[in-house]
Parts: sequence; C-alpha cells; structure tokens
Amino acid sequence: MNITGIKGMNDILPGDIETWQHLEEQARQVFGAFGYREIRVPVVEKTDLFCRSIGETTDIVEKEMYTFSDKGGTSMTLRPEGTAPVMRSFIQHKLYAQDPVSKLYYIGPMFRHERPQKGRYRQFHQIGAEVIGVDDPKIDAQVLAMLSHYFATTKIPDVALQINSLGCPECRPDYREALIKFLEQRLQALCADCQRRYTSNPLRVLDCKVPGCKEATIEAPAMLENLCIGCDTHFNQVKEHLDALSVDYTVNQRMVRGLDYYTKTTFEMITGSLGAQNAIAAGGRYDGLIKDLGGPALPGIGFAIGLERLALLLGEQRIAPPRPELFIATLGEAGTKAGFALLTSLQRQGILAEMEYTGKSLKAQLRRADKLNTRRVLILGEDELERGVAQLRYMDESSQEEIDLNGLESRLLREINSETNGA
RNA sequence: GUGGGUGUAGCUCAGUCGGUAGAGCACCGGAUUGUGGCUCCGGAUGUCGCGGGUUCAAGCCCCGUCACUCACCCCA
Repeated sequence: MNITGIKGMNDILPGDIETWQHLEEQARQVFGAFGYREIRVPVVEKTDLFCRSIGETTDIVEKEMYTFSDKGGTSMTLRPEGTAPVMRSFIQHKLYAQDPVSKLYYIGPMFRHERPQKGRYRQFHQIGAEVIGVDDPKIDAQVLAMLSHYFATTKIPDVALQINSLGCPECRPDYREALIKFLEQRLQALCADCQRRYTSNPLRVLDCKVPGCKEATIEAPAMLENLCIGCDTHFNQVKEHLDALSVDYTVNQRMVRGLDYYTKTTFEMITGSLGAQNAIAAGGRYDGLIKDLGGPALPGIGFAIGLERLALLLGEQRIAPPRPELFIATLGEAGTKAGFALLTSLQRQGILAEMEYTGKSLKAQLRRADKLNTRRVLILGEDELERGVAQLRYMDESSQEEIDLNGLESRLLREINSETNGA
C-alpha cells in the first residue's frame, strides 16, 4: 500500500463503529436527561486560546500542539482539548445573557502530538460536558452523579471515581510554597524526573510512581489540609452531596491535573484494566477561566471522557450489526427483476432488506442471507412466478410457507412492522 | 524526546540446523439441476515490511531503514 493513515490517527471501521455509536447515543440520552444541550465548535482555533487557557508551561502547550500558520499568517492550532473552545464560543456569543446557567456537552476529535501507546492517540475523541454559572457544590456533585451514571448505563467495567480539591488562587500559592520548601529538604531522595518536576510542577511529585519518591513524600503537606475556609467548606459539601446521592468515590489527595485552569474540585474516573493510561474521564472546576479569557466572572465545572479508552474497555463485547428483516433470493431474469423492485420499495419504506446482486446460485444466496443473520428469505423463482406465488422462509425456524404474490408487499410490511413495534 | 518488543496469506500465527512458504479462521465452489447453519471434498490468495551485505543458497545470519506496538514522560 502506498498511502497509509497518519501515525496515531485511527480509522474506526464497521464492526467497531457500533460500539462508538452506542457510547455516543448513551451520552446524548443521559446528558439530555440532566438538562445538557449539545454544542459544536470548530476543531481549529487561534493558538492563543489554548496558550491562555491550558497554560504556557504545560506539556500540552509546550510540545504537543498541532500548530500551523494559515495563508493570512494567523497561528492556528488543532484543538488539544474541548473546554477552551467551548468557553470561547460561550463568551463570543454571550450565552450568559440568555440564561444564567448554561449546561453544554460536546462530542468530537482532539489532537495532541504525543508518542502513541495503548489508549493514547494523536487524534482521539472526547465526550465532554460543562456547566457554567453555578458555584454551588450541588452542581459538583450532580456532575459526578451524571458521570457515574453514564458509566453505569454503558456497562463500563472496573471504574472508580477519585476526587480531590486543588484550592483556589487564595490558598494554592501558599500551599505550593510549603510543598516546595518540603521537597527542597529531600531533593536527593527523589528520582531524576521528580527533580525536574520540583521546578516545573512540584505538585506532580506527589503522584510519582517511583517507590523512593512515594516514601520521601509520605509526610509532605497535603493540599486538603491547607485549603482556605471557602475551599474547605465547598469540598466538604461536595462530599456530603455525593453521599446523599449514593455516588461512590474515594478522596485522592495526590491527584493532580494537567491543565492550569482547574480550581477547587477535581476528579478522575480510573480503571484498572487499561494499562498505563488508566484515566477514562477527568475534569474539575475552573472558576477563573472564563474571566481569564475575557468573559464575565462566571464559575464553571466540566469533564471529558476518552472515547477510545471506553471502546478499549468494552473491547470484545461487540455490538451486533442490525439484522436484516428480509433477504430476497431470486432465480431467473423475471424473478430477479421482480425481486429488485420489491427490495427497493421495502428499503424506501425503511425496512432493512438485502439481496444478492450478481446472479449466484440459490445456495449461495441463502448462505449470504445466513451470514447476514437475516430474519427471513423470500424466494422468487421461475416456477413460483408462473404460479403467482413465492416461498417465504423463516431462517431461525427453518420453516417455509408458500404465499400469494397478490398483496405480498403489504403482507410483508404488516408482519415486519408488527414485530419491530412489538419488540 | 527516551527505552523495549514485533513485522510471513484478508485475520490470528507456525516455519527446526540457512536448502526455494505452511496451518487455523475467513472467502469462493462442489457433495444436493432450486434451499442457509453442521459435516466432507476442492480452490484462489504472499514484494516473508523495505534496502543492502555474508553465502553455492537467506523468511532464518549481519548492517541500515520504515512501520506497528508497549512502556517512560505526559494524559482523555
């Protein structure tokens, strides 16, 4: 093959797509019930949007963005995440002027130039949801309840919710200082990566996997114990509401997020069955983001779900393709002509029907009908046409009856429609 | 950006000591002149990733290269 796809950007083929469609339909259904409406924004934005929202010093902005100049010289970037574009749109169209609360969701591809591995791709897909305009902890709990419910209804195995609070511009800087001071004493004990993190992102040291680092930071100051009063009560109320809604969670004090805009509540949905990329959804509150982007000072909270990762988890549990109601098997020119006309007529009426187009033997036609898992087969042969009848074969029962050509189509429609409505 | 693993039929993979390529599944046909699945019989399909080297001879050994993959980093 000469031309192949781009590394880390995958085709989703028939056979896999059914899983994706199912995941998307469930999301629309669940999010819809919680009052969210879909928003679609472009996959390309001005580069500056991401620099200002995600953070200049994050890995995403520093080395993972697909950035290019368009013909006018504007620097544009394929979106590496969904929240910033949605906020840009929210501000640009002044959605806050129509309704003090906006609940939005989006589905689509994101792009990050990373080395691909299991569950991590250069083009990947997210389902995300955002609530803007409410800082009440009830909303934090409701967002998590909705997320948990989504995973329950899609039957994703082996998931656990972890929550944390990252504080706010009031308390985080102080905590950061305290942590840096603590780490300074133990720099020698930390791994090479953590010595680098010490300057770039000290909070990250807390969730390092290296045993030596874990040991050295056992007594490190905890963010949760250094929250200001506002953040502390907010977090406690989130937990209370989660308990009241029977949402299972654990508090993970060492959970860190990769984007700079998060404040207060942060969370991840973790799985144990996916190798290294174990987060299948993540998000948090971003109370300063909208103002930072030039909008009104409105609080927000949201999350993104990694669709590839969900599809991997569902893995072998293939969703069967739709089952044809009727396969038309024909013999002879007249039969084929009549069959093709009937086929098209049924398809025009929304019935999934199939036939063989290349004049194969009856045996071959039935084999194909069986392979497609067809419910019934109509056999239109020369003998039958002369006598004004056709054979209608029910594949599951291996039974067959002779029916009159007069009223054939309406009889088929009646039977198929009553079955599909009944089920 | 760093490290490991793997590249052979559409798919999953065998291939011994270097001696000219195989299985299962899938596909097509037949056993049944016009009846699916099960069974049996038959059939088509290969740039052994690519390029070079060693050799009488390379899928196998050596060098290079590309792709895929897993992990680190990072993250959905």
